Amino acid sequence: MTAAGKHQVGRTDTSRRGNRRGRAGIRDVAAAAGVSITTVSDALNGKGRLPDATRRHVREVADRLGYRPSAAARTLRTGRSGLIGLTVTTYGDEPFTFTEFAYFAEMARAATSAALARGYALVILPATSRHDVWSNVALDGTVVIDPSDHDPVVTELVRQGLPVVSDGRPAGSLPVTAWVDNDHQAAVLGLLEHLAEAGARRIGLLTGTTTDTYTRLSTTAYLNWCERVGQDPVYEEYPAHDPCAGAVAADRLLARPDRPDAVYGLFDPNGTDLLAAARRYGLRVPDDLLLVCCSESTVYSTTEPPITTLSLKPRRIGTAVVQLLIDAIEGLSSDRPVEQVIPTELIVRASSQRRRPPRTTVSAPRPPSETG
Amino acid sequence: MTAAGKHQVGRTDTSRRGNRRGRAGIRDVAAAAGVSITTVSDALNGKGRLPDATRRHVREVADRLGYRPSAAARTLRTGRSGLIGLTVTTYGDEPFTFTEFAYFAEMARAATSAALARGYALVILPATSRHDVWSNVALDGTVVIDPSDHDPVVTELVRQGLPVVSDGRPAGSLPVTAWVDNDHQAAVLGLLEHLAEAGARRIGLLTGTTTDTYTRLSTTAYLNWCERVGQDPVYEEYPAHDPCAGAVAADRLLARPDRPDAVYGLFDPNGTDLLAAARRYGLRVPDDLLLVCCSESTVYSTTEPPITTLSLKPRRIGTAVVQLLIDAIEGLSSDRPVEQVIPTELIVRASSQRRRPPRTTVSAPRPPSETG
DNA sequence: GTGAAAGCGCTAACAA
DNA sequence: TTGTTAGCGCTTTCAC
Repeated sequence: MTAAGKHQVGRTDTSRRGNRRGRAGIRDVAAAAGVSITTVSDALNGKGRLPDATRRHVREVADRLGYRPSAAARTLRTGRSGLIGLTVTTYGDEPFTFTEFAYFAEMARAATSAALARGYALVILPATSRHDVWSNVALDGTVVIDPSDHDPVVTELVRQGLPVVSDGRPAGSLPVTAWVDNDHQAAVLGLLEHLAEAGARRIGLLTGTTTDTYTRLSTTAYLNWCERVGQDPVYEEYPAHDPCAGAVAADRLLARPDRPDAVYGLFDPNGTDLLAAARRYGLRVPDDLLLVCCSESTVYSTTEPPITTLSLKPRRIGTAVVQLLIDAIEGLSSDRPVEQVIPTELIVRASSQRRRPPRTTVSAPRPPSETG
Repeated sequence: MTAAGKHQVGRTDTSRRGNRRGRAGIRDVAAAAGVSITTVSDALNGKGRLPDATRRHVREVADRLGYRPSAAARTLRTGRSGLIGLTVTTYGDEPFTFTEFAYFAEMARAATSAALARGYALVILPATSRHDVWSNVALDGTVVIDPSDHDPVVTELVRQGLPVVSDGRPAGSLPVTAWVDNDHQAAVLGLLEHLAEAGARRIGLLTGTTTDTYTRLSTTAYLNWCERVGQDPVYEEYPAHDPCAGAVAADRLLARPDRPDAVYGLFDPNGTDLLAAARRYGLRVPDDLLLVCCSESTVYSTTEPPITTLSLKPRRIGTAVVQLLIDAIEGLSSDRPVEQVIPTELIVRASSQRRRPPRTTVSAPRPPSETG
């Protein structure tokens, strides 16, 4: 009997032929290396107290046989899949806008990379997925982007005991494990002040009809600011997921009798939309109209004129979200706070710097009654 | 003995308490429903020949217990995970440009949606992932975007017997299961002819230094066309993953002594880059310079002027790729051909329509010697 | 029509 | 230091 034969246990030799689509299993490696399957497992996972020689030998044999451990078996046994869900809200019929805006793209990219660095992979799961898809994949945890109020998916995940970390503070009392967000109020305030300092007297807002936290907080911040400085709010709403509606709303905003002399657009495409609308009305940017929009897109550095943008720093958010989630999964009672606020960045370009200084030296804008 | 007790088999009652993090398992459902686990499995999966009453009853109990089958166990047993890898090439240190361009975003979105409709989910896997991540996830197959020559990941996947479908025809002799691509040569030809008809006399190209098939085929098509019509090639190359390099290359192209009067940019941001460069040199578009770029971005409909774009139809590609892959996974000898070519679309806007007709009535451009 | 039993391939407790 | 064994939770023959 050969050394290998000695370890053929549990079933007959012949029963092991040709399973796993012809791929080698841990038993094959054990047999070929003349050790037990435990030793193989330990050698390959760096566990146990094996002499280096054994470890090396087993690894060599495994390599030679092209052995790849079965992820399914390991998951079943350990209860860990190394898989993280990435949930994105869906809009209308379209699957989801995951990548409609540069924000999501950047965020997802950073998240993927951060997950990978810790040995995890991301599974893309639209929030409105067929339920069977959700339960058909073994997730260790989930990242949720902009969870809506009482999101059923999040609720279900939490009920299952899975950690959930959200990008964007959860609406209502959604019980997430942790969240990462910007301080949208502060961001809007800072930006409005910047516009006011550049000479804006009546700042308009292009906002969404959706009820997500970002839209809501930003709009509220704008309204509060208006109230504080005594400006009548001038804003137009549109369904943010519809790009055409954005162009139309931009037009409407500039067509109003109480036309603003500065506009902040909450969504990525608003910059080009507003620029196009301004051209139609013969408004020069920044001379007649100051422009800022919230975007991660690089196009705004080469538009004519370049447009000032507010960056929400999606890379940092994506990274933070994943770190928090993996910490929770691995039970590291993280040093990181479970609520993390990432600072925003206002990238000032020509569109918000009035060439001629404002007529008054006061930095806060006057109420419209004074200007109009 | 209760009906439920009758079916408590295989181990003692107490040993079943509190496993699976407190979640109900198939045995718990069986016990609660007073049937065997086989019946539960059959009832929930719509198999076997159970009376509707039993099926309904089991489903009710399962619902009440909040039972979710373990994906890991099912995968281990059936050999199917319902997971599809989505591989993207990496550039430099950055994890990957997956979403850097609207193309990938749209393609991934369509792919996700198509996969979902057939009960599969997508796992994002950068091609340069740590090897252990690759083998740690049970994939049924993989979509590869723009596989490079002799891609080691693809080779390994194929060796494992997993179906691989690529977006972009594989370079070299990479043995993919199927591929989907555009006819890049035809697309470039059509576009050059469009420019020529619009009065272009010397068409320049902004291209990449990378060796991927898209860049190579497009550039070759351009060079061939130049040779055919007798125009000296005028092109600048740059590393496509570096957005700054693109702006510089655009500038270089327009700064040349043999400045082209029309330019095609192979990459998404080239349109705005070229537009900005044209402004710097005081060139009016389209009067002094005709512009086309390959892009899926909507910004080009609102630039000044709007820019003509070539769309590669990423949605259709993403959908096709996933359909082919799932057909292969499920062993449906698909009616679909294993090599699918998706037509491109030239979206003609102001930037490529010269307002004044060209001085000659000939549609093909003359060699530079005649014009210069 | 329904149930018992045999694993899927692996890891981890425990033996030796 | 290494091997034996017992499952992880499910699907799937096959027997009744």
